[in-house]
Amino acid sequence: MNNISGLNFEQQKAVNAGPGSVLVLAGPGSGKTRVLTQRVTYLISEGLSPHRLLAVTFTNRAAKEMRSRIESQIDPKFQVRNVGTFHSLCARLLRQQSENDARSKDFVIYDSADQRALIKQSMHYHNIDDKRYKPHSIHSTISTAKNDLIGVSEFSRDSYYDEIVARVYERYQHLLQQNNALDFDDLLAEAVFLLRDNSAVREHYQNLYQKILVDEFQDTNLAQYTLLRLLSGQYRDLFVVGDPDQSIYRWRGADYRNVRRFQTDYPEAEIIYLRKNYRSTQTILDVATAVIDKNHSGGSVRLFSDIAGGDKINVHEAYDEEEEAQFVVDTIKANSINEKIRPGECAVMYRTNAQSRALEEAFVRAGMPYRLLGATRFYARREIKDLLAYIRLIHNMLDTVSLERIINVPSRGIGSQTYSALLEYCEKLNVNPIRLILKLTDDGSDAEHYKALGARTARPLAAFGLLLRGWLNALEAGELVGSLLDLIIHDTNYEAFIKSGKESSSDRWENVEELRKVFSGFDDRDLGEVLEQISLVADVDSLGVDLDGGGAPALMTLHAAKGLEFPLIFIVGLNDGVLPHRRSFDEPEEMAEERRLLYVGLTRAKELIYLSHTFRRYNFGYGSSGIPSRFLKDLPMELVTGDVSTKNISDPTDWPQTNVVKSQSVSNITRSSVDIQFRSGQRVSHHTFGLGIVIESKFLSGDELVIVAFDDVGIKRLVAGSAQLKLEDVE
DNA sequence: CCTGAACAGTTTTTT
DNA sequence: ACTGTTCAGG
Repeated sequence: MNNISGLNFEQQKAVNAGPGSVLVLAGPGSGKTRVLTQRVTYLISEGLSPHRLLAVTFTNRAAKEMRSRIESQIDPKFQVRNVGTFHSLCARLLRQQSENDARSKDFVIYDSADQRALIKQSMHYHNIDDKRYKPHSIHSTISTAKNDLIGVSEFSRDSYYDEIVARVYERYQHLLQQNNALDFDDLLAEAVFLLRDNSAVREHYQNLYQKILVDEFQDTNLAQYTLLRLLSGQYRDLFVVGDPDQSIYRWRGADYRNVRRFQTDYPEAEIIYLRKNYRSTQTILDVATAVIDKNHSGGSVRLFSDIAGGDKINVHEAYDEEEEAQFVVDTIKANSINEKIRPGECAVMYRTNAQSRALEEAFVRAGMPYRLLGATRFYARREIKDLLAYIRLIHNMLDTVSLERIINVPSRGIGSQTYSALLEYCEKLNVNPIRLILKLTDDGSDAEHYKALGARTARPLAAFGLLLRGWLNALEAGELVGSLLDLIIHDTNYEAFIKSGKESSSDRWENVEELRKVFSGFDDRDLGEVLEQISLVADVDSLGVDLDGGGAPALMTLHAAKGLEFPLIFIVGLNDGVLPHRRSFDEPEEMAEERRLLYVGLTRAKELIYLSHTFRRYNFGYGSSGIPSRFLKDLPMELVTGDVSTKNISDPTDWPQTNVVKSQSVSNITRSSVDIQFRSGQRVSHHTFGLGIVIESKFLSGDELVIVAFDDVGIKRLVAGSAQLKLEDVE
């Protein structure tokens, strides 16, 4: 009884495929989400019990979308629980199997800030100087190892650096366990180790999951791939959907070669190509294809579109990021005025989160609402992390990372001296610090611990313990999570603490209010569930965002854009060093990934694409030159319009002179009606800035805007009419 | 122990 | 530019 009409032949084949493993190579916009959800409903309609299938995605957004689409199509008596991200499914597995693990089922999941704190602790323990060895790079080495399923004991100690990392790794794992915590990578790795080493557990899940479906398969890392292999060991019924050209998570261990590995490991697998694109115009596809073809990866999924023709891709050169953002705002306005495309149908994409700032400012200035996806994560904000640390502490009393975070926030007389005295004392007695604090409170000032520590140290600790005891009692009494949070806020005077802080205290208090709202929505859930939800979703913005609603343009990174589509998109900051990012310059494989990132961005568009680069870029508050992205030269010229001088982009060495002259000549053609007083290359003088040379001159809202490189003061932009620029005779 | 000021390193992308 | 860290003075 499956509504299969509306699917093309290949899509239907995929939906009905099997039994047995299937590899679906699906280009962007080819309807893979539809295929996945239809397949799930098809399988259920064929009699498969929903709890015997597992559908895995990478992002919560994808999981949520798939779940709601499935639920709208099947009998509501079926509950689809087994749709989730790798991380959330692994967390659930580990909790279910906690008796087989060193951690209890209340384990907490450490986010990157917690992880960093723990890495630092581990380094400190081994007296490793955190100036010589960056905690970040040690951590990423460890993270890579975990993604490759290399445990502490197998970690190579071949080089001196590896030896350092190995020590930190060992201590780090030890501390995680002591804190009853796991990091993101552990969720995957520990699940794999458990399945690998415990045959009873393995067989249980192998028999349970009859059908496994995987989205974005090209983004799996070794741990995830191995997990899938283990889980599918019994039925060998894996349905994976992927596109190697959209692999953009290499830095996190993703290996698109898993697609090939899959073909080797499952030689019987049926391979289905989804080539027809339902999203973009042929022009957009041609441009995107031209870009990705330069990777010479072979095996690309060639796409064709139903929608012939389409507008050309627009390329815009802006002076700086501010003007670029203004261009975005203006273009959105222009498109909405003649009712072509509503603002809510537009998206702005960029390489790094930092680039959102200029855009946000422009939107605010224009009084235009916008939706920001991701960026500074709500749960990463200081005040939110603080309050969550209180909650986590109550939930898991072994969590010393959280303890350390809030034991003196707001300050209550427990400085570093007091705290390290406590730790030292606990280390000696081999007792958990939080328990000791509670004991100090309960036993009163005559007890031995109190005396041993001294009143100066013990008094504030005991006072803190009293608070803690109160919250624990409240929890025990069955207080709901929302009121528990309120109690903590009340007991710690958190509001006064926030509001006495000088920087943006009202914003920060608003965040707290927001958290209270989130928590009161969780009132039917227990503390553990709430905490897990928060650490794995960790993005309240995209939680509540209805992607095509709201009427406001969406701002996001290119990574966050994957899986979405918009009638009109901007990709800003197409400058060398930004996209492609400079960190990818010396590693061809990383450069290829930058290109895929652009490909992912381009293929989000249904109708219109605006690409922009800037003439100047600001790095750390210092101006620097903006070199147009090398990828711009790969756009087929006949499909592009605007400020593009494709000839000169390719080679950074012939910048700036040649390129600037060239783009000025383009400006002259497009703005032939206006009288430009200055031309690039001319020598000019200014009464304060002195002598300089004109780089560019153009009309902007009625004024002639001249960009001049002065000999002494560098580059300035001036309005010709009021700046009293004088033309020098020397040419 | 706390506060404020100076300072240094930092920016790729996310679960 | 921004944030977290360190250090001197209260």
